[in-house]
Amino acid sequence: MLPRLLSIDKNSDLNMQKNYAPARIESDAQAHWETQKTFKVTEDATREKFYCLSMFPYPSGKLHMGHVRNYTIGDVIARYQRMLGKNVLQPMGWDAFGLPAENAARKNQAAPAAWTYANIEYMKTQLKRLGFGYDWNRELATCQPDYYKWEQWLFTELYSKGLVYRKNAVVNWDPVDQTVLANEQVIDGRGWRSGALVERREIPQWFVKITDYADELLDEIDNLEGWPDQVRTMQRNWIGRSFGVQMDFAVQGRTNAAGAGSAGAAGIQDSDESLTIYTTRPDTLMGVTYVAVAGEHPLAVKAAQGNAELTAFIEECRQGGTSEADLETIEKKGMPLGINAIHPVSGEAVPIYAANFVLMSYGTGAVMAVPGHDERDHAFARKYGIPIKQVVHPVDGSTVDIQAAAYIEKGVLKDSGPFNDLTSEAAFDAIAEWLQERGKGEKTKNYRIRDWGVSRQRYWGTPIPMIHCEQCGTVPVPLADLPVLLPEDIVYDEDTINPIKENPAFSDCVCPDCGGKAQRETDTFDTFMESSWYYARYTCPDADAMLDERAKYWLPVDHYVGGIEHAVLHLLYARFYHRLLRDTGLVENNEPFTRLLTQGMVVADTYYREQADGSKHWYNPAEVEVERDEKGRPLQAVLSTDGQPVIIGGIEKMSKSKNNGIDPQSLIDRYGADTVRLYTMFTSPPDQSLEWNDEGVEGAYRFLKRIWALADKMGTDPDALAGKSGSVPIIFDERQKTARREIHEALQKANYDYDRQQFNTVVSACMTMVNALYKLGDAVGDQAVLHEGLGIVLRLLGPIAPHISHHLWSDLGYGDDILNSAWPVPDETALKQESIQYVVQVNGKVRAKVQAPAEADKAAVEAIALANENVQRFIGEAQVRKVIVVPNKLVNIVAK
RNA sequence: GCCCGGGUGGCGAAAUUGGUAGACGCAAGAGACUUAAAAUCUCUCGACCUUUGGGUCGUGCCGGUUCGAUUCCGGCCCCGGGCACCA
Repeated sequence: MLPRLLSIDKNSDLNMQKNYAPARIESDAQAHWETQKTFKVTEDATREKFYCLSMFPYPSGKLHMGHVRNYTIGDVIARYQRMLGKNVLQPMGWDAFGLPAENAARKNQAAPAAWTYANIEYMKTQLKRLGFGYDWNRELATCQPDYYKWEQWLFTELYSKGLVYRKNAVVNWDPVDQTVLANEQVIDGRGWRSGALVERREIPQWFVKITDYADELLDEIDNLEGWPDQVRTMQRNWIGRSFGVQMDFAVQGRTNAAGAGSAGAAGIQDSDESLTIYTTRPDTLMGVTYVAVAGEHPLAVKAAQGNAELTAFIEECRQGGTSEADLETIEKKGMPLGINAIHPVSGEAVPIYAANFVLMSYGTGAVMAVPGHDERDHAFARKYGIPIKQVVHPVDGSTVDIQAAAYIEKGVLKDSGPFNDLTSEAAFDAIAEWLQERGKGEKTKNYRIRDWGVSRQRYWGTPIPMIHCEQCGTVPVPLADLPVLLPEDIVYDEDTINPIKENPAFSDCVCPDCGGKAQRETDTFDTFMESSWYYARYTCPDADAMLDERAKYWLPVDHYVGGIEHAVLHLLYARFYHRLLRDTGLVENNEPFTRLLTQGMVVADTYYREQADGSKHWYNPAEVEVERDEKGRPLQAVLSTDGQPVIIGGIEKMSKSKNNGIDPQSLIDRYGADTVRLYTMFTSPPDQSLEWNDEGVEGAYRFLKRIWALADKMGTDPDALAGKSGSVPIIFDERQKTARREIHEALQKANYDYDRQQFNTVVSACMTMVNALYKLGDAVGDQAVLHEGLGIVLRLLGPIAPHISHHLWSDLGYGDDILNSAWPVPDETALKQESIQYVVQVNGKVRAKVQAPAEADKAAVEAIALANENVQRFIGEAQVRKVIVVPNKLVNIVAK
């Protein structure tokens, strides 16, 4: 089976044979895959399918290291599955809508579309240069009308099913630029361009009812066995189903105005209003000493009428960002409204406060506060001198100082009127029933997850296919009129905020129902809408429907790879969307992704100098030299150009803002794609963060050169390569047997690690093999082991460093195309050992290593261990109490 | 603030998941080859002690369970990710 090998004249192209020249090998291999259409796939009912997907990139300009890592992991899995014989689909496309295109357009005065398409073109050449095995026939970009048309269609379908609605929601408002800001554009509470203090403002927005699917999305997390526990836990917490009690507090008009100022408060009268709150701790109800409402709450708004101080406070509450992190970390402030809530059980009046940490859009915009048993309420009560009551006591009867700190554990109720001496658990039900009987409240299931707000007040996105007609109200755009095209040939300059807002050419339209004048919705979709179903569209990218029958062959995705930062939002929206597709009859299963690998971030050192204005100027690691002591600890870092020190800013995710990115392209140009792929796979396991290190890349390159040299070391004797000495099978000597055992043990390890996707140790196993092969010489037996071993190494490395593996495999005559070769399995006879090493411990400490025959039983192993001189020395005068023998591993002698 | 991870030599890591801590690689040191350098090859490489046989300590910190703990349990410290309009 070695015709090609025999025909090679090793001296004919000496340079190429002697030196590893990745550029040429890689372009040859890529040309081979291209002309053979190696990665083009179609549905084939006779073969097991495998759909391997990596999260598609945002076309930001060029690939970054995170992309390289993500796509290498995906490609390794895809190629491995292919070599196992499956019909593998691995597509690629572009998450093309988004804010950066608008920013770039503003800066470069070019249309976002042109910028995006240019980036796609360049990044595609980079992906090809890395040798990823994609079926490019299925490429898609989410900004293409034939893609977003179907998303618009689905939205109108959801509207007709009542799964879509419009309501007011809070946004970040820049009062100077008169525009909505993304959270990213709010820096320290100010607009990024104007520097103005950001305000919270409510505007009408479209929502999709993900809460209708909350139970299903939560319950089926249990079935996602191929997902990391970390992600499953995060999603469970995100959905955050809780069981609690919703109850009403009657509102009593003004009584005491303590601290509420004086002016104008007299206008408020007794009312029969009430406010509704939700709590997961009804057992603490008797400890309520105040109630807090959002600044926008009708009660607060009403109380503020004519009250300048309260009006000013409510105004202050509107300032700052809308993100949860902002709201939770701001200084908690409040102001009494001068009205009281009536405790539903005790009838006691407790003050109602407006508070800056209560948001109108979350829950009911009002919370009951129990300072004794909630940390935040406790801090607030201390600040405003509100009483702190203890109503829950530890079960063990111990006492706690409730004035010093909140007691948040469950326990036994005291000072709770009719509920005294009940446990928290019993009180939950008792209080709920008490309220229910009196029509004041009921047990409720609540979710932390909120409906998905999909409106964005931006240009570069999918137009929301809705029309506002004065006669007919809101009317969805009918399928025949889809897609609602986003105009791409628009003018963009520094002052452009949004070319489709206040643009009659876009917004003026005719009502599909009455034919009268109407206005288009000018908001666009959240880009998560596009990324929530792209995996399905890849199966039938040219379908004249959202999806066709092909989706049923390929879905679900068997393996999905992407960043851990998508653990909740993207992955939850995609799970939700898949169910929407299912309930529209487009897919047949419940979950989109069977197995998930969340890859860690690529991180690197950061360096900066403080500027005069207090800001930081970040220097790229390539511009900095680090001085180290003899142990390699960094002493200081200096800028190469001026030799002056820079501050070492610690290790952070590679990013533009910290300027600590390493451009993959320069590494590919210098070392080739295989080295970059190998390095990223070897340095860290896929799910951990990867710390960048230039010398490590050099090491990966060195390893590939060693393999290249090994190929050169292999002779051409056809008998040796066939495992024969003349016509007789080779009898291996001890040294050769040892080499074979090392190789097959490493193979066993590599296969185990391929299966659990720990690719760094797959590479380690390959290195171990190569080290063993380097010890072999020219003897016939050595050559046979070398030939066998290198064949194994090439196939193990095939998915990781595909170009060199492809080249050597065919060049050395192992076969035609390595992708079509059989995956290697360990040879049992090579693994067999006559004697086994046991570690002998005395009282848990290693004291000796002994050899025992492989067939020795426990008693025999024990005897051999006890016979050891060092073991006897440590037993000394003590009595042997117990001997533990772990087969094939260890003996522990317990002596006292 | 809340939720989720992580912490092992000078560095990245490994330990088939309760059984030899540090595989594999980087950096460093020594040697071989070379006129020389680079490249390549070989060896050493956790800390401390040592009579050179070996011994003691060591996986962020404190405690516990166990014949035996990087691994399990309780408490703490530090670092990172996500927090709904970055993608």
